[in-house]
Order: sequence, then structure tokens, then C-alpha cells
Amino acid sequence: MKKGAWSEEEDIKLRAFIYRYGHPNWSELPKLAGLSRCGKSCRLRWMNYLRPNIKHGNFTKEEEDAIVALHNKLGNKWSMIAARLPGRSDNEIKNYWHTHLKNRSIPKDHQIESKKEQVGSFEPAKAYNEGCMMNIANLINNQDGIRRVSQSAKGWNDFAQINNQDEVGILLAVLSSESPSSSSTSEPSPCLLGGSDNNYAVPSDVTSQSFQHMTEGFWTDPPFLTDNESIISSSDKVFSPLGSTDGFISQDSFQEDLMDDVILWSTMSSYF
DNA sequence: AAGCGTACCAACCGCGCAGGT
DNA sequence: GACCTGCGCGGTTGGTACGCT
Repeated sequence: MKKGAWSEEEDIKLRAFIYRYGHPNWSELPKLAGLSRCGKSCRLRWMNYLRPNIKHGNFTKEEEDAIVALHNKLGNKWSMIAARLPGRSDNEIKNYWHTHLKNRSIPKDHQIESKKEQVGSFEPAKAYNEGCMMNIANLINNQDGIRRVSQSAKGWNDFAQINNQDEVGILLAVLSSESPSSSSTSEPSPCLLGGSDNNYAVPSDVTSQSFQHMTEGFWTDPPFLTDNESIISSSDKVFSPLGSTDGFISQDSFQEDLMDDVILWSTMSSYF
């Protein structure tokens, strides 16, 4: 069973197979597709990288704000957060959170108290001066902390800087910057139809270019969510990328749920 | 140019849950 | 109810690109 980075050839095989047959059974898929990978690995590669319309890098300010707001609301429920950010995988959001957004979201006092709980009476400055970074790391039952601290003493400098920052930000839940009508399709995917619809032929040259004609949500949106439904169906309903699984929530509950996080309701005006 | 430290991300691992028998 | 299997999720890690000295 092969591990590690995926080759272009493997990507093409996986993409072509799923494009034609869907993925009714991940554990059987690699064998049928001629891949020396486990089903989990195939699923991960598909969900995080090969899936059509998946976006990479360059998170917009709106996406960042949405992630921060949603994380404050949902916690580490990355799949739920990803479900509200079209084109982003849970893995990518999780990585982005840990590398860019984590310190911005956690209130300063909570960071300090949390660290105090972890290390007892530990004093960063004193310990730093005593040059006992590995001992500090061992005190913390947090492998990422150990990893970072043990990499270099600068780790605690970073921590000190975080504590000095007053960046308990305003939590803005700016919804998707894209038009809701562009994020769904009336055409059901072959996967949703059962995954074996041979009417969907594999293009002779299966590359990422082959999927550009597909609209956002082709592989992920429920088939009943059509373009017409995705905007506004009645006066008291609103399209909600952040909303319930059926694509709609009432305006009342929408406001009730999100006002706690300081919503800029005005940014939603374009959706009404 | 070389060595080192850091940040980042793709991918792996283990666990829990759901559905089937 | 017990067991099995497949799937999805969240935590973690290895590899590497990049920047600094």
C-alpha cells in the first residue's frame, strides 16, 4: 500500500474513476481504479484536493472573518465550518486556522488562563531566561506546544507577544462573497444518482481543465437545491450559506443565532 | 553558500458513529 | 445486544519552502 505524496498519474486515475463511477464504496475504489492506495487515502485526496471547484490558498478577508465567527460559534467542527464555506475543505480550513487565525480568535484573558492551567505556576520569562525550554515543553501536555517550543526558544517569545496583543477582534460573520445563485446547480451529479451512470463519459483528456464547466457545488450540493430555490423563495426566508442543511433558515432564527457574534447584518442586504 | 529555524500544508492515524447482519 | 464494516472527523506529523544569520 503506497503512502506519501500523490503523483500526477495517481490523481488522473482517481479523478477519471470518480468522474465516471462516483464513489459508492471507498474501500473498493482503489482496487477498481488501479491504485495502490487505501480507500481512506483516496477519499482524503478527493475531498481535499481533486474535488471539482475546490479552492486553494488566498483566503479572502470575508472567508477569514467567517471562519473566525464560525469557530467561535461551533468550535473545532471543521466539517461544519467547511460546509458553510463553498469550495474549501475542512482540512484546509483547519490548517489555515492553526497557522493564521487561532491567536486572533481566542480572547487574551482566556489564552493566559489556559496556558496557566497547562503549566501551573510556570512563568514564561523566567523559564526562558533559565534556558529550560525542553522542560517547559514537557510540562505542557500539548504535543504541538512541545514541538514548537522544542524547535527553538523563540517559541516562547511568540507566546509572550500573543499575550501582549489586544486583538480580541470584532467577530464579523460576512457570508460568502460569491453570489448564492452561482453556488448551486439544478443538475444532479452522477454520484448522487448512484455513481454508476455511464451516460457521463470520461473525457479522453481528464485533467483539472475538464471540470471547469461544472458549477460550484456540483458534487456536494443536494440535488433539490436549484438555482431558483437558492436565492429567496418567500418573504420570510433567506438563502443562507451559513444556515441549515436544506439551504434555508428563517430570518428570525438567522438573526438570533448569529447576532451574538456581532453580525454585520447590513452586509447581507445584497441577499434580500 | 551553508546551516539553521520557522511556517505551512498535504497526508496519515486513530477514534467514534452509523448502518447492516 | 453483539459484532463487523465503512465512513467521516479531528488531531497529529513529516516534508519542504522560505527567510534569516
